[in-house]
Amino acid sequence: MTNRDIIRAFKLTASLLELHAANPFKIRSYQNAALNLERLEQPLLGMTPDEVAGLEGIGKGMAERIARLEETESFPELDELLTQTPPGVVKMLSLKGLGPKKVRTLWQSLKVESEQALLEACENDQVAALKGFGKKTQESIRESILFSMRNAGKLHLSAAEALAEQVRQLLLDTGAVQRVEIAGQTRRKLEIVDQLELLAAIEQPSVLWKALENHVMLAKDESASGPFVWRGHLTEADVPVAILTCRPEEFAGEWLLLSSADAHLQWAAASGHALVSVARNGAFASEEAIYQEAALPAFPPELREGMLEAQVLEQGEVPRLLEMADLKGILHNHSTYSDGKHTLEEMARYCQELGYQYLGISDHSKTAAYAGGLQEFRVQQQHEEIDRLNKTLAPFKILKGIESDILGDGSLDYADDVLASFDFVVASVHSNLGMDQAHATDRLLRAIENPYTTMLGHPTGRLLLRREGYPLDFRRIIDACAEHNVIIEINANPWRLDLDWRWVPYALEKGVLISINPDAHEKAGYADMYYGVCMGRKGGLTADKTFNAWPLDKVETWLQKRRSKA
DNA sequence: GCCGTTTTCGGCCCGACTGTTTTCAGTCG
Repeated sequence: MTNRDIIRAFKLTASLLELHAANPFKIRSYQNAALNLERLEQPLLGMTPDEVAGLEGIGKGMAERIARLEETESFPELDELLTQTPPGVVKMLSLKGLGPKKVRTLWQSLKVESEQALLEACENDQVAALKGFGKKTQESIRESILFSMRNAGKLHLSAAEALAEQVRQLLLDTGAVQRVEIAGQTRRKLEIVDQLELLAAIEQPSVLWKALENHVMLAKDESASGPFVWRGHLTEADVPVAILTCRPEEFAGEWLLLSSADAHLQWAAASGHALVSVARNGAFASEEAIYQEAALPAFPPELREGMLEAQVLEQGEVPRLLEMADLKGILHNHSTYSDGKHTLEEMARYCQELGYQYLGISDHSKTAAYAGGLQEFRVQQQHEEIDRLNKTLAPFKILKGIESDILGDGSLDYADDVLASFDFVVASVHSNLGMDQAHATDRLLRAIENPYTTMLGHPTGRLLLRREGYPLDFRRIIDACAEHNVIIEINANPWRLDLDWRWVPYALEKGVLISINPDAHEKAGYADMYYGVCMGRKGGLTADKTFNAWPLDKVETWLQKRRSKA
């Protein structure tokens, strides 16, 4: 059990207690324990019972529950609550717009015990008739359920890569295959993956199938499988898996085909290149050799989406896409000044250790009270600490930033003189996420027009597989960023990956700079930049158009010039 | 249930917003 698992168990317990109308302060204590554990750096596993009980928000009782969680992955109160609650009702708790109180009403009054039953109740107008509910609430619940059903069994790229690698390892461990590689959506680095695909080079597939029988991780679907293909799902994650096989000499061709969107192959055919038949009918050492034979530039898997191919062909070669090694600094990060886990100094030193030249710290602004957003005097304190640290860390540098909330009317939540005290301002929406396209677009446009806005943070507010972002007129947003010289971030958190990569080409066309920002709330969060780089590559992003791939002096000059205009 | 004490019980993180109300509960970040 990791800290995260324990936090999840406490949050679930709090929700279930609320669902069962328990003492509100008992509920609060679970929430409070979870909240405090979120701020904890060191793993609970391995701490002594006394140390655990000494933590903020953790008393004797919570310490015992943590011990039970580590032993049995649960504890009696949670077990009891779960037996009293139908699984479908527990699932309802994670629907957007539904909290424990509303779920309780639905469960008690309408006797609905599954998402399906709730959906039917919405469609029969039963929900709107309940006290405290209405037409709008009913419609938003209906949409939430449909969203949840659409996304069942899908994975974030981060999870897909980890699981696909596990499957790859277990196939290698059988000793039956010569080579196994990840293919499909995972290899193309799509932000959401609905099937894991792997390709194995093997002369006798039946040997492999034999080795996979009764494997704990894989459940075979006999009717969908065949002599050369294994189909089924992961036992734990309920994700579809396809293991395809080919003869070793066919590997490059099959891998290419399996790692391309249909639109890519169709584009090749439509533009008069026999890519598919070349790949199918010949032994090649590599995918590059196949592209060459088909008289095409060697498209990396990220670009095989049927989107940028024509542009690449016109230019005659694939641009050198952004790589992790190109990044020189890390912007948009949080520290313990707001809701981060590590101190400013820890964040800075770790960033320096990783070999970066600069760190942009941008804690939450004062409106984000839930996240400990910075009042003006805290901004001042942080700037003084940054000045001190910069003296000892030089030539490494901490840039003074803020993640300023974009309020409902599009204004930022500090006075101009405070905004002027930062090296850079990331403007982001965190509240009032349900606006329609016209209002949401106007709101962002106003924030972009603010002369102190350096960078637009996670433009749509989406959480992949969890909630849709608000709708935006992206052309107008990107046009405005071009006009006002505002950078757009690709928020690299695998749950966000926002700006969507499909809009990167238009941003590049308009000359808008992109920044790959991890939105790190702890040191380990820097690693997420990898996913941001994946998204940038899918959109054809290169190092020269990536703000944080610029060296410190160039970044500082750019920021200073921009601020002097403000 | 936890905490901080005025050691034996009272107080507990917060502001905005939405949709429902007709003054506010529930949800969210």
